Amino acid sequence: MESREISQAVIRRLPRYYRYLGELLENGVERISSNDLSKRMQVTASQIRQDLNNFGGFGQQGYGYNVKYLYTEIGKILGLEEEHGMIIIGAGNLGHALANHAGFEKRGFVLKGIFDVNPTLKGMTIRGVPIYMMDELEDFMKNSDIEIGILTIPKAKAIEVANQLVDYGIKAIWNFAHTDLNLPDNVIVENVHLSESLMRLSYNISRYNEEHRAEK
Amino acid sequence: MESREISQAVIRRLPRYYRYLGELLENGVERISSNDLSKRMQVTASQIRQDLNNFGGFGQQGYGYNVKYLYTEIGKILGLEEEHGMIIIGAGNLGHALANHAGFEKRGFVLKGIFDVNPTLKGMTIRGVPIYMMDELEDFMKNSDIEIGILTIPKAKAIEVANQLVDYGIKAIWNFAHTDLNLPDNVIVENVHLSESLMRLSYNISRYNEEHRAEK
DNA sequence: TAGATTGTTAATCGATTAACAATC
DNA sequence: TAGATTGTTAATCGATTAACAATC
Repeated sequence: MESREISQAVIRRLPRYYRYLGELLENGVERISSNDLSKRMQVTASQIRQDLNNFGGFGQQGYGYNVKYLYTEIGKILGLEEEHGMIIIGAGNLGHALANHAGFEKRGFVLKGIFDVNPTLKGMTIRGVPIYMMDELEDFMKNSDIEIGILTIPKAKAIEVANQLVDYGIKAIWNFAHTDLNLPDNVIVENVHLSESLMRLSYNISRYNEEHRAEK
Repeated sequence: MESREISQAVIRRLPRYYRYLGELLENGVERISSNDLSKRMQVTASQIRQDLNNFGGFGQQGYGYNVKYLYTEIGKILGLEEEHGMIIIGAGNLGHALANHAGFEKRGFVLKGIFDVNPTLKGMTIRGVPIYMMDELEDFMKNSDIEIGILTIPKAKAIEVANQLVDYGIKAIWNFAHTDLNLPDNVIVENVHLSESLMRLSYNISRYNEEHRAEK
């Protein structure tokens, strides 16, 4: 087993490489050097080469990287070649927004169901995906191939439902609730804490204001 | 001027401290040591003390940290004592979801307007906040005190509107569009790239699957 | 072949952890 | 006062950048 641990810092940058390469591809760019890419992305060329070489030598000396090839390879690394079944728990505003986001589908993320407690939603669909009641969750999980559970419910419920999902064999949770989930190691958790993002924003505003006050 | 630069790593953790302290406060906990907090948050006590000491000595030897005091101080650092006027550009699903999120208000983030190009939305409101047409944006910006522009529109439009907002004097942009914004240094940008978050999730699923395959 | 650019090693920089004296 | 726990310095670890030989 040669699997060396890839650092989180690298993984965080990977989707961004993927995005830039996708744009280059759309623009018909065939090849790119780490140097050119570094200028567009505002990272060092050295970092790009180091990052990519974690996964293998995708480039060619004297030539650079073939955009299409690199794009495809990073896609594979990110697991975008396989299909990932998903369910959304919580058909509120955010649940709706995510359910309506068609873009996920073309990357292999297929929404198979939406769950809520509100009985008036029963039988409705969003973009063709049915809304089920929470008491149908267990059966649904048994009979469908679901890897990812998306939690768009309040934190107290989120912790409870996360544990349920783990019991039903979920592989990963995309957590939008304002809480950390302490789940077994074999369950992957990716948090999107919007309020924390907004606080970082306001931190930076405050800092900027302070600096400017100081300048006077 | 003694302003030393605080690292992004520290800033990224700050809102999480704030969240945990808020919960402790709700639970009536009066004081906490870096050691106790470290166990709850799964970070080292050393890191907590280092992080906090970037901003001043909030603790007391032999006692620990007063929860309420520390909570308040971190709130100040994060700029949650001041009011921040916000507008949302894009009254789609995500725009709706954010507009309906009442929680931001109590942290000082006040939504003052929502903008869209769809004329059928004109005059409607979300949670009491009016929806305006894009051609009203300039006037609105002149007459209201808006710090934060929230972009929930497709990437091509996002770049264009971001530049407009900069012209109108916006201070910060909370960017949900799948693109980077290259704006002047004095404009703060905080990105929420949901698709990148989802890709990190699927990367981790793939890695986990590989490891397990290897185990056999 | 000569020029370009990678892959990779070494050097630097920064962030995290450990340790402990200061002090409540 | 004795015990607890901070604030802070020093040691370690990891990530980024620089440099350059390998090679297309």
